[in-house]
Amino acid sequence: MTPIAIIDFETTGISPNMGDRATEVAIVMLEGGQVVDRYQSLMNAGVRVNSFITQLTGITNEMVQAAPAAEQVMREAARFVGGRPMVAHNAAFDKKFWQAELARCGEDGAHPFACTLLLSRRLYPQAPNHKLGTLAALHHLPSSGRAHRALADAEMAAHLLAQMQHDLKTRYGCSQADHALLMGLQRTSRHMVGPYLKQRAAA
DNA sequence: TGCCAGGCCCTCTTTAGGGCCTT
Repeated sequence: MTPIAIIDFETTGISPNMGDRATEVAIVMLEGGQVVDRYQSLMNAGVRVNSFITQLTGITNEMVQAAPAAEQVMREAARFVGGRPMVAHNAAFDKKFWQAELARCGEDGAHPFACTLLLSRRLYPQAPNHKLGTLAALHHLPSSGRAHRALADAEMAAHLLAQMQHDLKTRYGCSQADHALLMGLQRTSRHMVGPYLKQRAAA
């Protein structure tokens, strides 16, 4: 099965269109339900980190200023991902930073992104909410570091994805819980999840 | 000066509004 690249960005804000930039990126490779490789780096995009972000993430201006240039980090990250399909929690957010930061260094960010937030809303509608930390606690997933740091959050999202793949196989009989199935599932309306998984399990 | 995202999803909807989720 093709490895899936799970990505998480820490940034200066929520919108690259409003001038926000990435400060840290982490990518973990998930294969056969196991994390098999990792990439993580702070990055210096030449912007200041405000106090709210420092309080949220622990990332300071000193840390960012000492980090390698954003272009260098993003090129390394793109090489690490290669042509593999990608996943993020609330992928709309990470996808726009992935594309915006890669566009700045002339790289193509046109990867298919699946979203553990959308998948969670379909697979775990009973969850009290669909924040990454809540879902990790709900499923008793391992924690590997401070929340709101890129590598810890990427690993948490990878563990959540592995849990989803496990549930798709054991609860719904989907033997190939691959990226194509995930993309189909997240495009499926909440009311059609059962029929969709039944059809995929029979395929 | 004050404000600024955006895609998804639910419902007291669909000729719309507001909450969730990410930093």
